[in-house]
Amino acid sequence: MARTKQYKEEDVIQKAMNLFWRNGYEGTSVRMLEKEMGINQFSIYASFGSKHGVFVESIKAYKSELNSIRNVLKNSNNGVLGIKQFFYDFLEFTKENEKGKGCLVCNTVSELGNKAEPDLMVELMKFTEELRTLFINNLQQDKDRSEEMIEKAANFLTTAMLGLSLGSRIENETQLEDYIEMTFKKL
Amino acid sequence: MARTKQYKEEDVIQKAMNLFWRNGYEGTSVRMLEKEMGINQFSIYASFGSKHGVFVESIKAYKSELNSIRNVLKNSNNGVLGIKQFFYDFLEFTKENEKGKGCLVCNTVSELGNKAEPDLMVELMKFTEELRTLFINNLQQDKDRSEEMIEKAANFLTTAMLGLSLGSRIENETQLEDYIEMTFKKL
DNA sequence: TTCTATTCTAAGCAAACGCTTAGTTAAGGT
DNA sequence: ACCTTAACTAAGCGTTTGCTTAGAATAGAA
Repeated sequence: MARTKQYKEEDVIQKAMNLFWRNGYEGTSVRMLEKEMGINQFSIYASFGSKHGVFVESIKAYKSELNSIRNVLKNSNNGVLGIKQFFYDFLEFTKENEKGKGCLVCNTVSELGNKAEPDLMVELMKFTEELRTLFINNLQQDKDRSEEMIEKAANFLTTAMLGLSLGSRIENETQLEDYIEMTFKKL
Repeated sequence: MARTKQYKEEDVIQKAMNLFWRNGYEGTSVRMLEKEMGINQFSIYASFGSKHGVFVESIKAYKSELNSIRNVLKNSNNGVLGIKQFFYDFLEFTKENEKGKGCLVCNTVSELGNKAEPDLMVELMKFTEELRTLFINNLQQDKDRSEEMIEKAANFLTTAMLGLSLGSRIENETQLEDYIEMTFKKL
C-alpha cells in the first residue's frame, strides 16, 4: 500500500470556493489557492487536474452551500412571499463585513460571459434553471395568477436576482431594502 | 520642431474602450490594446502612462458615447415613461450581434469591486450619481409622487439598471422585455 | 524489515503579463 | 542643408501566470 492523503477534497474545495467568491476566477492565482487550501500545487493538480477543475468543483460546492436558503424557498407555501423572503435570505447569505460578495454564479457569468468553458457553462445554466423553477413553483401557489403572468413574473424575478447580486456588493442596506420592497410590490 | 503624432488620442481611446467593453479590464492585455488601437506600446505609455490610464480614459469615452441616449432621457418630460424608454434605449445601445455587452461601468464594478483605484472609483461613482439624478428629475415630473416615494423608486431603478446590464449579456429579448415591462408596472 | 505504491516538497518550465529603453525616423525652424 | 526635438520601432526587462517533474517521505503488504 501507499501513502494516504493528508486532506479531504471537500474541505479544500470549500476554502477554494471562498477565495474564488471574493476574488473572481482570473483574480485568483494558483499560488493563492495553494495558501488558502493549505496544500501544494502538486496536490491541487493531482486532485482536480487544473485551476479550471478546482473552479468547477467550487461552483458545485457553492450550490450546496446555497442549499440552506434554497430549501427554505423550496419548502415555502406562501407564494410570492416565499420568493421575497429568499431575496432577503440571499442578502444575509452573501454578507461579508459591511458589503456583500454577490452570488458566485452571477459574478462568474459577469466575469467570463459566454467565453466560459462548456462544462462550466452547464453548471452555471443548471443553477439558473433550477432557481427559475423554484420561482415558478411558488408563483403557482398564488391561485389568481395566469400561466402567462407567471412566465413574465419568472423572467422578471430571474433578472431581478442579477440586480440584487451586483447590488449586494456595492449598495447599502437602505437601497437594497427599497429595491426588494419595490420589486415585490404589485407582484 | 519635432515629429508629429500619427494618431489622435480620442480615436485610439475609442478603440481601446470597445476592447475593454468586450473583454473587461484584466481580460484585455497591453498587446491586445496595441493591435486594436493600431499604435505601439511606446505610444500607449507616452500618451496615457499606463494600462490603467488607458482604462480611465476609456471610461470617460464610454460616458460621452452614452450621451446619445442619456440626452434623450435628460430632455424627456413624460416622467417615468422617459426612464422606461431609457431602459429600452440602453438595450439597443449595448447590443452586439445577438447578445449585449452590458454597461461598461457596471461590468467594471462587477469585475474590480472595491479594489478599483481611487481615481477610477471616482469616475464610476460619478456615473452612477448622474444617472440617479436623471431618474429623480424624471420621477418628479409625475406630480402625484411623494418625495419619500421618489427616493425609494430611485433606489429601485438604480439597482434595476444593474440587473438590466447583466441581463442584456445573457438573456434573450423576450426575457428582457418582460423584465422592463414588469419593472415599470410597479411605478 | 523490505518492498511497493502513492503523496508530498520544492525547484523550475515556457508563456504571457505590464512596462522600459536604446536606437532610428521624421517633422519644421533656422 | 542642418539641427533640434519628439514620435516611432523593436527588443527585452523583471514578474507572474498555469502547470510539470525529479526526488524525498510515508503508509501498509509481504
